[in-house]
Amino acid sequence: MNQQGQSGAAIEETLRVVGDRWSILLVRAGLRGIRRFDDFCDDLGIARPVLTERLRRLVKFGIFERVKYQDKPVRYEYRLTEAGLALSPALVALVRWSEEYSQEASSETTLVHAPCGTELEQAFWCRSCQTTFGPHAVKGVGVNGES
Amino acid sequence: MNQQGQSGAAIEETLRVVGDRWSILLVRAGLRGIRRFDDFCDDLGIARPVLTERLRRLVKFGIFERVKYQDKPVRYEYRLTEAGLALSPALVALVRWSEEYSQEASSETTLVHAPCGTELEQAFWCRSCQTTFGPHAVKGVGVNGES
DNA sequence: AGACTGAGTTCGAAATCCGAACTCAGTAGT
DNA sequence: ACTACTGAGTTCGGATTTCGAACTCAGTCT
Repeated sequence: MNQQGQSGAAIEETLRVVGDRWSILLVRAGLRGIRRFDDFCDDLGIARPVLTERLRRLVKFGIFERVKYQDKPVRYEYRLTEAGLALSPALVALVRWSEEYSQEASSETTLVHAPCGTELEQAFWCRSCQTTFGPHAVKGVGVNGES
Repeated sequence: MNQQGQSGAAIEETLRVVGDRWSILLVRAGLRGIRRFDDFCDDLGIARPVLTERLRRLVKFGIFERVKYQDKPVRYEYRLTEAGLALSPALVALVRWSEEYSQEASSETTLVHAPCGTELEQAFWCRSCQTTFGPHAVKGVGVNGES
């Protein structure tokens, strides 16, 4: 179907899970502390049937977990797992991008280094060189492969 | 429609552009040096009408540009802009995530620091502290806000 | 009893996606 | 001059996904 490198499969599978209009927004909502079905619904304005299906899939792929939080009438809520939390770098990267390049940007500093309050930058870090660097210096098998 | 913080608008708008199953894959293909319509088609296995529409939108939002590369029969190709290139941190974050958490992961080192070949890490950089740090130390209005 | 809550389901209409075949300008081969 | 080919799309009908609105169902509150 396509002739991509080895890393192709991985990111494709990931995008099959997370690469739709809602999933990342759901993760973001989860990071903001939202857990309950109706709250996701109200907060994102997502249609209920879609929310049902999306949450089910995210649970299946280990990004959220469905937790009973009450017995009398049995009620469940959705919490981010470790894997779900680990998506936050991607999310932060998107927020940074939209701050910088999106037309109708809010232009406010929305992401900062917690201890000092300075606006953060995103970088790659090489442990052996002990340096930070930008995307141009990334060589990715199957990603930046032959450039 | 929803009661999100200021950064909400930005990331939502971004995901309206890039948050579908193909756009990020297109950016990735662009990073790998793919530029021509048919090559995108073959490489990703995307349906032609969808590719047309998607590229048009990505051009409209300044992620790709449509460049004439030949006159006799007029032919255009699509190149990533600066803004498009700037999406690579998000892409890398997703690749890293899928390497770590995706079930059928390739488990090979696919992203490295070009000069030295070491597997890279992703970090945030604080200009005033001159340090790198992880997502835990990010304070984000409307993103990690109340955690 | 009647109203309310929270997590979903069910419904039919509308928007998207798909593969396959077609267009259109120009080039190359015989 | 006829045919085949290239590359960037467009057109088609059918299949899948998405939508909002209304409904269900168990239990609680007044």
